[in-house]
Amino acid sequence: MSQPIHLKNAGLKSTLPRLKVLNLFENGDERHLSAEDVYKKLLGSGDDVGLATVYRVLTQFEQAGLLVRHHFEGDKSVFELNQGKHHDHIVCIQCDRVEEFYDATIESRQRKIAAERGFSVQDHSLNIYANCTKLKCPNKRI
Amino acid sequence: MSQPIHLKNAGLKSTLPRLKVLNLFENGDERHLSAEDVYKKLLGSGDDVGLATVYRVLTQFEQAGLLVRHHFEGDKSVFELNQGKHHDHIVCIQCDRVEEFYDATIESRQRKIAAERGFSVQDHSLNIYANCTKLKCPNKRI
DNA sequence: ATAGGAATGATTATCATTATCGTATATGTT
DNA sequence: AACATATACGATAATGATAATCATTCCTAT
Repeated sequence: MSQPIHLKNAGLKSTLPRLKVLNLFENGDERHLSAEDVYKKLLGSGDDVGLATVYRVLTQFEQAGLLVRHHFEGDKSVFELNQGKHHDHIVCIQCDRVEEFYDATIESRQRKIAAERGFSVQDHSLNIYANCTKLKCPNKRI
Repeated sequence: MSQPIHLKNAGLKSTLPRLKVLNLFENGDERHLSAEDVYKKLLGSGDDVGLATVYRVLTQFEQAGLLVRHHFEGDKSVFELNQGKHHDHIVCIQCDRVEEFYDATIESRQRKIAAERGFSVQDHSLNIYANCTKLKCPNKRI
């Protein structure tokens, strides 16, 4: 558990919709959520927010550094709490579950490769799309 | 230079629009093209194809294994000739130029990491977003 | 050359996301 | 606590990339 996030500190007014969205990421059961995921979860728990607000808030949270945006395969963005530690992702192509990993060797080789070619790395994304072998997938979409 | 591709062998009728699109990838100056890139290049060279056809043909070529689709940052798909050799990409965030690289160490560590977690890798994408340091960027969009 | 199915292209539809705009609300100041 | 005001909200329209529709045109085997 990390410290609870205070919207004020992020330069954002503390409004109901924002608190609800933030709460989903801090206390929800899934770390990785799309805009529609967030919207549906809020509606499902009786919280009446607009879809436009969800998109707006997610983008603001991203800009404020509270959330990180990912582009996995498919057309929609997925967000997760920014916990400061960069990591990459394994995405199950059966159930869309996302697992995180970090590998120092991969990280350093990326920097080395970029440097050798005259680039300075600003950002990078590594996504592994895979099937669970041991694990039981709850099959397609949660 | 690889062997020229014959549409027939890929199970596709040999039509003018398809030949023109294929030609762009085989003989054009840029390996990585979006649907709109292709559309504009064809219009620019006096070839009158429909945008719908471009999208259709790109998807068919991808399914036939002639092209590979990539999702770099941003909302549009980018395609390149499938030359059989998997590789990852460095994308210049100033000029969108794309450079390819392959690193056996990174590849094997990915497989190892996935296996340790009970996944069998189906696919993966590694994109490094960077600035040219030595190279002169022709600045934003070609 | 012909027939018939597949391909084309103009257009419409779709899906995720963003912009608009009138109304509602949070917060610093009385 | 009530106010004033900038800001946020939410319904809806707009956008941009891509897919679907469908009448017309074009390959290819006969």
